[in-house]
Amino acid sequence: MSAAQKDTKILTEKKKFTGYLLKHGVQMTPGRKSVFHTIMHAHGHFAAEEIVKVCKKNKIHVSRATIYRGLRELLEAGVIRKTAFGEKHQHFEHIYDEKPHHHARCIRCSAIVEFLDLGEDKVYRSVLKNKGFKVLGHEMHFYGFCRKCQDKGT
Amino acid sequence: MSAAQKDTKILTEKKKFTGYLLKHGVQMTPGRKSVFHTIMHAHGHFAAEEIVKVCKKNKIHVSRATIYRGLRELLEAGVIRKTAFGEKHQHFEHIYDEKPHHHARCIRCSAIVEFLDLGEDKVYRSVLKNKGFKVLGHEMHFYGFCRKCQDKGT
DNA sequence: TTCAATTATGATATAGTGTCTCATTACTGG
DNA sequence: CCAGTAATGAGACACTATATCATAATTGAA
Repeated sequence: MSAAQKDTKILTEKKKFTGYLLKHGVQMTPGRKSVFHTIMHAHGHFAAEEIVKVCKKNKIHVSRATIYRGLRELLEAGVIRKTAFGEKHQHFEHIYDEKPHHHARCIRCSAIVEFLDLGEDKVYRSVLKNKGFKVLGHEMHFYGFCRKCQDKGT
Repeated sequence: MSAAQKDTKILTEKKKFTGYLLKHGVQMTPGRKSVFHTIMHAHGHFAAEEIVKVCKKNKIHVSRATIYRGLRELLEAGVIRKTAFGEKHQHFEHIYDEKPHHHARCIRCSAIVEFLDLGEDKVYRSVLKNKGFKVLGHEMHFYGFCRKCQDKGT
């Protein structure tokens, strides 16, 4: 994705966010704006505490509470989503740069092997549509033993 | 699954566990045995703290540390696995009663919609096999908005 | 503009989960 | 029985996330 494309995407997400804020009768304040931009420029999967660190590093003076509040708002607005690989803490991911991909996780060492989506999800999307669920995206999680842990013996 | 079938399954898992312990030069001690049985008789998805509570309730006197250690050992032995729906804490699940099923999670209210596996994973299994990953099971996670949250408006 | 009401924020306390440490206990083989 | 090793329990600790509450900023009305 080019920088210009990314900016366009971010603008779209910002509209989604301000729309959400409007609907809930709250403002796009400087604090929220800082958090929003920091998050939108984070890469790949990120943890809440990473955003805290980035803000500190970039001298963006917002408190932990504001960051966690912002994350929750962005989550509810449908701008970011939680990803979950069985770690101790939550990870987030932008929805805008979702390239369907999946993960296999080693149940011993937690190593993650990624692989591309092959579009096998269509059947499920229609099943979910019938259940009234609006799908934004999906991930497949396989679990088992990675090569290294197999070599070490189960 | 009948009670007899369950006992058989548990016996198999116990062999797997003792095999693992043997390989690592440790014993099937009373503490480990208590934790093992409590976990094997837990239902569905369970959290570590739930096991702590069950032990307390059933007057099984093992410390928190022993339970957490047991969970890690069972995880490494391949008897249980972590499941992850984006919650704050980890959940576990027996591997022995894996009936492939999937989850759709509402990114606003975290409601979980379950639906049955349709066997769409075969392609991925062969992809992972080529990558040297030994698959024990899989789950598909869809995310989006549940009916209720759609009705409330995005 | 000024004031009151509302909202946003930061600092800090708090809760909860999971890990680590270390002293004590139990077990093992000789 | 004894020395060495492993297992355990109790509690300290680290970390994440939430809640509280006083203060600051903003808004709208007069």
